[in-house]
Amino acid sequence: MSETTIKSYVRGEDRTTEQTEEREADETLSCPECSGQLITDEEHGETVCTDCGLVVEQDAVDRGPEWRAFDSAQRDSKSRVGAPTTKMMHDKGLSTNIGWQNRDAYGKALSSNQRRQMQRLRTWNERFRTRDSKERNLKQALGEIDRMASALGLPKAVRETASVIYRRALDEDLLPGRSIEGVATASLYAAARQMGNPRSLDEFAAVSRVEKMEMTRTYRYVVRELKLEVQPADPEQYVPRFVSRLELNDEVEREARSLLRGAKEAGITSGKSPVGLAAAAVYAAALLTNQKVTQSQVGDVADISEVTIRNRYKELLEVDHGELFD
DNA sequence: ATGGTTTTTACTGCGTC
DNA sequence: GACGCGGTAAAAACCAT
Repeated sequence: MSETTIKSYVRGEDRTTEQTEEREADETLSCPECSGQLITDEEHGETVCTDCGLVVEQDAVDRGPEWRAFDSAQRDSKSRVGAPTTKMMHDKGLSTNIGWQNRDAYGKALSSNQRRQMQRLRTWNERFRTRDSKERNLKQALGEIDRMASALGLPKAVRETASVIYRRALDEDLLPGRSIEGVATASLYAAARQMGNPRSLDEFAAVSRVEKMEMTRTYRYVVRELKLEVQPADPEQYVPRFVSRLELNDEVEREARSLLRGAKEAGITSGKSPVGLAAAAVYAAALLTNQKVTQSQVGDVADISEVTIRNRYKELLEVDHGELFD
């Protein structure tokens, strides 16, 4: 049986909402690696961690105009934008439609030459219009991807990968019948895993506007249609985040990683939830290094039940002891 | 749709602070 | 007595067939 790739978990409403708020509050402000404070350097367009110097975000967009105006008259003459468009219409009311009746404004039939010309106009109009609609679609999706990525503390490279995946989905006409948000979420989920920075489905569900069921459906669909190569998440990839959220030190992280390697060697990881494995490894590592964490604390940050942690960590320790006698 | 595997829920007993 | 931990049984969820 293959490694678990998709799981959904049912749990109490109160716990879920409570955690969501906590998570969003500290992840938008702190460094994903060391939890240090982030500062934004406007001039260089970078967001940098004050503790470890990690550049979390670079090439940020300066959304101001590229011109300068010193009084209102100059502003009027230099500004190139007009009244806001409406989002109520799918094309913001800006596209052109060409009637299908081959008649002119007076209702008279067109000559065959004119008809041919109109046909050509219709063709090209349609081409530009669909292209524009794809652009708009893309823009909205990229905004959504950006929003979720920053809520989850995912680096720029992941967003770029996600946008590439989304573009491909769009080009291959995978969108009809599916929501933009759903495909955007699926793209980001896949990208995060491809880039070795996975987030669990529960974490995505917390920041996405899409229900988990649609997420998994869409994700599967996109992966299959695009033939994306997404290898099962490596449990080790979850370790640093759990360790930092539990405020444990590097020693625990190293120990947890080595436990996971041992488990992988012993082949007891197949079919098990990577998140559960990582959580159990962190718990076991904390015990081994004499640091106090409870199973429920680990379970909370990892969104895993205590029973699963118990089962996994028991197996991890068995492997550890077994190796001594090998 | 079904069956096999994994995870969760719920409940219990034991030891410790 | 509350808490952390370990175990079990049954239910639910997931995935492949």
